[in-house]
Amino acid sequence: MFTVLAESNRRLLLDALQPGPKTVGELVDAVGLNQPAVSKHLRILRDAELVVVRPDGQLRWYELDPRPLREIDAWLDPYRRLWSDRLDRLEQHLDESDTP
Amino acid sequence: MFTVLAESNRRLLLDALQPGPKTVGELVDAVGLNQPAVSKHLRILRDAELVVVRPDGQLRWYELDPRPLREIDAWLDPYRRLWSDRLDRLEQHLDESDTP
DNA sequence: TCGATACATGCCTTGACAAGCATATGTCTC
DNA sequence: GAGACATATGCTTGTCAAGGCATGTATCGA
Repeated sequence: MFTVLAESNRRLLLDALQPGPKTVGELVDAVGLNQPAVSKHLRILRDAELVVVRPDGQLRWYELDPRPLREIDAWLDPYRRLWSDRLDRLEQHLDESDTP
Repeated sequence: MFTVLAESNRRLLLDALQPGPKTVGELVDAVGLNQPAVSKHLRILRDAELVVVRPDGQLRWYELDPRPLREIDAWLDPYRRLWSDRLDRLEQHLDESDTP
């Protein structure tokens, strides 16, 4: 999942799909890539189940599915606890180390 | 940031540092890598400011700093909104598409 | 001062992956 | 049915990053 999101163009695609479904052509315009590149990234996003395709004649409507991102959210959870519970103490400690 | 976290061994290192600071030797034991590999990953984590080093004689204590992870949290935010606000509608829609 | 320990770094090889181009597949219009 | 359009895929190439090994650097103990 992190590997999928590590690619900036794929994050751009997800951002572009945030308002609602788009066709491949619209996505090509949205990000600055050529059509094969977009199709390949969409393939990877589809394998990760982050997008869903709905064929409509010769068009393919790609729709965002944010559910797999909950995996990231879950991974983040213990760290979120750290930066909220212990943030004050840690920040103080680290800033002390930065400027002794 | 995503690129840094895309490496599973680096995530292992962060997990190992969650309870508290550790030396490089302890981290080598924690993840299954050899010492140079661990040092290289720690270098990358340090450049990303996810860990901080405190020298102590010939030892180096590595401490987790979760603050840069808030960047991930912020990126996730609009998607979190999607999977909470529109999840019911979307789930229904997608599941309909899966099994027509 | 010398060996041992803890850690970092340089070099090299290998594998993964993105981009570009050409091309295949399917669908529309006429 | 032929050509135009929308999208997917195969192939090749270049790049970058991880792992392994050797080695460098600093600190400890005797």
